[in-house]
Amino acid sequence: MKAGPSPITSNSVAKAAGVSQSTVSLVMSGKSAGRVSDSTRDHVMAVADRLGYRPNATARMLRTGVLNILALAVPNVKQPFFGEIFVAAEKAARQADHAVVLIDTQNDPKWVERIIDMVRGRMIAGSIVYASDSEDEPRLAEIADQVLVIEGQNSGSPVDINVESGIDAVVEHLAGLGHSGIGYLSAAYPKVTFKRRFDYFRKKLRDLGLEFRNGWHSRATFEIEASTSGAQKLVRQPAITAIVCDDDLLAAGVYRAARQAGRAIPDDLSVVGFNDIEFARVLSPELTTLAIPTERIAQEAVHKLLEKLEDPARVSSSYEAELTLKIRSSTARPGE
Amino acid sequence: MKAGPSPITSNSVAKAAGVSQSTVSLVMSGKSAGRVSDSTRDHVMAVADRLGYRPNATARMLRTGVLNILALAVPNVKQPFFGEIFVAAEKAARQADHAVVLIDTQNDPKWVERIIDMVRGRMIAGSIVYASDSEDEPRLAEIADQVLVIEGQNSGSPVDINVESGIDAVVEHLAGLGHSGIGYLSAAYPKVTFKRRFDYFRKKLRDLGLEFRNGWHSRATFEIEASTSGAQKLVRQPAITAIVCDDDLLAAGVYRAARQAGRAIPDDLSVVGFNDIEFARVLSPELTTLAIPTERIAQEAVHKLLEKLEDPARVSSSYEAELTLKIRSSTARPGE
DNA sequence: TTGCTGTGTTGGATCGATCAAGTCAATCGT
DNA sequence: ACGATTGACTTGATCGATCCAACACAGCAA
Repeated sequence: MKAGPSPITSNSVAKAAGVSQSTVSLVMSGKSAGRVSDSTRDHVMAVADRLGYRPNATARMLRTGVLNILALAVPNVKQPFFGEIFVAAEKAARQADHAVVLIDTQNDPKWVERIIDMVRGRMIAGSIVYASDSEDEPRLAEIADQVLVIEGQNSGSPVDINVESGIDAVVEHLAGLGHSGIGYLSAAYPKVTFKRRFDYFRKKLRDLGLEFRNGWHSRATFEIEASTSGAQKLVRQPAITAIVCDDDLLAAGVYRAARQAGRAIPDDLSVVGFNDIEFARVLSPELTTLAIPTERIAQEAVHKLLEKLEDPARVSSSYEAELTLKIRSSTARPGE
Repeated sequence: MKAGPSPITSNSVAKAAGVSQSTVSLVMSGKSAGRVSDSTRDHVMAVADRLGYRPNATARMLRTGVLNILALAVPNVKQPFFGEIFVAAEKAARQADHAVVLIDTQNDPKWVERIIDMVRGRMIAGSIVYASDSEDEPRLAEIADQVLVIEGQNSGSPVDINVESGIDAVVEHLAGLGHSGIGYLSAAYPKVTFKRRFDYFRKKLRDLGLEFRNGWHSRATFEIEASTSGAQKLVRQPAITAIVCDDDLLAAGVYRAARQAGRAIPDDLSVVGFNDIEFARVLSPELTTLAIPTERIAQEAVHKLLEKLEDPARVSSSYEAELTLKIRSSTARPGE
């Protein structure tokens, strides 16, 4: 029988204050307006405070059925971009009096099952999923009302990102500088997000009449070795004069590979990133990249999810994030 | 009255299976050995499975008093090092059937109060705190039995890091190369950890008879601008031929400042980092840094915390992590 | 006095699981 | 053959808060 840290219940407070347990509950839940006299309320509050009483969240949840924990699933927490997503989401959740359980889907192959279990087992109210795998979504359908997917397969999400116009800007920028051999380095995650970006990128090239050869696309995980080897394949091809990366971190791999191959950035090779994490400005030369309104996205996701949980039917207005191309020093006219 | 996603309770399973609710509980909790016949157990399991039943975690927690959620508080999730700590901790927790609520203490000024509330309110079983502030620990004392602090003030933690021998290695390495003007760039967080490292660093210099002038210490947050301006102060001083950084990311700021100041690494300036995050190898030149057994630390922390929660009295053997100096290309003999 | 309204407070059922104690048949020992 | 033991389940209390229905009681009108 381990001694709990504080065996103080509404009951003990009631006894100490000389009122009924119901009254304590009334006072603590803030529903005392017009139901409890000011004097008793103050008295109960004082006693509760003195004893250091906190209502048992577990008991409350059981009774009310209202959970105040959310999950957030991201492909890789170690990527600063997802760290930023988490920080902003946690803040928004906290302001709505919710806690956030973070799930790294790379690290946890059975993440979908875990989320389903947690929802069904009433451990969490619902979950935000950033970037889902094509295999994930059908399984998530089971708890569709408790989940909000960002950058997933289905385009009907209340929080969407206008990747297309962003990629337009990138490609037009490079084409405008005179590049015609543009390579693409994407993350190795099996997320539809990354495929969608790449597909649109190729379409855009086609629209502008630019060629895209076999071997101009390479994949890389964020483990450095793999990342640079993916980058090396691209850097070694002289026909490629610019490389677009799925993520700023991958750009770091390109910088490294370029240095080893003796190609100077931006004179011999232009590089564009994605996400505009802080790190983009510490690279040298500073990275031209596509900025994404991280904080706003996370905020909106939390709010829309909470709305959805309250009433799955209500399809509140959705939010579409716009990307902004930040032109810095890693892009220039092709040399030679 | 919002329709719950699955109103399937042990009761409904019991009805469907034609047994009592207790029997369902017995079966589901795995305590059926010798108490329930194999045939009924299989039958109940089958029915439960068919209905998609998951025991209500909230109700179970209320009854048993055993929570299976932990918190992990770190100074800054966006730093890959803490991302790695989280990933490893979450994995260890998951294997012990626990979920992890991540708390970014920079982003949440009232984090101590939140953790205390969560513990007292029985939302989480306990918490791991990585790097506490000197003001935090007295307040954490209130729930000392539910908290495990890593790199905090008090040295009695079951998980400790032998920072001293690591710093010895760094300073001896630099001194051995012939450096006598060694600057120090530390994180601006008000955590005792960082002060402790710096204090020991100075002591070590003294022991080796090396001077440490005013102005050779600078602080930086991880926001890039601030970081480089902190780094610039050091880089501009010709007397400084080597800089030791609290964290690998800060080293990136130094690289940048050095480039701007026209000092080449490692010829004009040696740089040493801390933590050996992946990123250390993508910098160019690759960063000499102090590696820390991140995964092991997180694992041990989770295990020790769970032990402690089971029996606060049992002071199980403690784990002391050793640091390893990874000598790469950012350090060399001082030039000129 | 009786009836009525409204404010302030309380009893008790309830959420869904766990667990100790109890029922009842079949089996065992001598 | 009869009480004792075992096996296989069920009954009912319990965790701590919420919340509805009930109640006490004051003030007030008739």
